[in-house]
Amino acid sequence: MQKPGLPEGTRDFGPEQARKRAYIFDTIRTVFVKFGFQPLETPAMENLSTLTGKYGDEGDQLLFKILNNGDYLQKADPAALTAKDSARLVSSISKRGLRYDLTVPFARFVVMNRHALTFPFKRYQIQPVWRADRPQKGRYREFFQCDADVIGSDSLMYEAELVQIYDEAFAQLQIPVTIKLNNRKVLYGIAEAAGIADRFSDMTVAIDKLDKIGPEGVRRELAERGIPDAALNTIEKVLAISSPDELRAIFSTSETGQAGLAELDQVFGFLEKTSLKNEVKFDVTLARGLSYYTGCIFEVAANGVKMGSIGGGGRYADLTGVFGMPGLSGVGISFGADRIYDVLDELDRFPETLSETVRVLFMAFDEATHKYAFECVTKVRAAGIPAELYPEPGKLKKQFDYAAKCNIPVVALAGDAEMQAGQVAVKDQKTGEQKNMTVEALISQLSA
RNA sequence: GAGGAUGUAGCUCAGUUGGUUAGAGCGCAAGUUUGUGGCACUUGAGGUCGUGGGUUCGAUUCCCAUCAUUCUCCCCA
Repeated sequence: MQKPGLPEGTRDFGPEQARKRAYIFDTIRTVFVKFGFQPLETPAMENLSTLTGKYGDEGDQLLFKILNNGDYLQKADPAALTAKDSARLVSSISKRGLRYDLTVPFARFVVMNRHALTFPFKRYQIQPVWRADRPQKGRYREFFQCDADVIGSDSLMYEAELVQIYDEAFAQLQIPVTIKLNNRKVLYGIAEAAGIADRFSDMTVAIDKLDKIGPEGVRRELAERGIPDAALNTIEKVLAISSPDELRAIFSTSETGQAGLAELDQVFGFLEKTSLKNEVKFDVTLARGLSYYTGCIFEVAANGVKMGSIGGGGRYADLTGVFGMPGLSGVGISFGADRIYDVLDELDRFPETLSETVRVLFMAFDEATHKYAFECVTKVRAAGIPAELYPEPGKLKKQFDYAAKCNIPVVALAGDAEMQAGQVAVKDQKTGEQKNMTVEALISQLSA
């Protein structure tokens, strides 16, 4: 006999957890639908060639690869095999991988179905993704993302819409959040102003950590990456600012930077006259890792909870280009459902009503009343009310125990006397009140 | 990829300065005379103390290795 176990970073979800997760998905889905997004589902696995090269080198390493079926070593690259060169061997022994996010599969879908789609195309997608990362708090190897993307429009109205979606969804989930907004062009402008446009990605990685390591930490990190002192001073000045306006002077020589500011202005312009329940804040240190972002970028942090971001997204000017369909701009956001779950758990914000599903439990005393109770429970179910009948008549203690443990609020006893009268004894488990009534009366009481 | 922590009953954990029958709480099963639960009481089942090796008269305890889980860094949802 072997001990069963789960792969690192994966979890089972028991009934209660699954219900809570469904609550999260339903809440987010409802908001997506309200904003006109349409559902999409794609396979768990994609061709490896679709996935590689889209997330940077780090991302490629975190892809789960699927071993080819059959005698794959026969077809393996002999040179790579003898040299034990894993990186090179992969392409000859694995042609499929598990999806790493939902955006790239979406881009693939758009390219393959361009003839059938009407642009701008708005889709939402709620599915698991897999990353071969080391698990830790709030980080899993299998987790769900809830994505909403618009593709085929440059309009910054969509950036504003996506902010509204974040705002509304988190308001409904009762998680106070800060929605952080920045623009890759602004970041590029900073690099230009500092004279290190060629070191753009080093710069963003470093300043992204401002929260964690402070200005001096950023400076040290930049210096370690070989950024010259003059540039460090410019960057330090930039990190101290709090509104986009303060960047204007710095961007006098950077067209890209100015364009980024103009985009941010527009997005905030759209939101100006609308009311939001959460704070939307420009954050110059927001960088985001995924290399395909080109314009506005978003990130959501739960206020007062120590947890990585629970949502993120941005605009990618040309995501479909690599699949042979250039010039199609898209913008999207993602909700990290598993982290949202952890936050809701920590804040104790799950609605209580989620645990009651079965509304009434029928109990019987012997075979005859058990049969009668079976008829009764059938009627209640026919009325659309979740109901159960205990499988064995007799021992009331056991049956009441079951009702209590399953959190069933009402029990209906079918005894001989009740059966003769065409009734059941209905007991409210919370108040202890009990009275006899017909099944029809029970149904109307439960429907009320 | 780097570093730390932890593996004892189904679950959460005690414990043994190395000594013969390894404990608790919760949970589970049965019962406290068989038409009324959540409480209480009684009784019971359940552990090769993660795995392999070493030291020792003797290891669950000390040492090494290994596996698993978890946390931090990198990066990310």
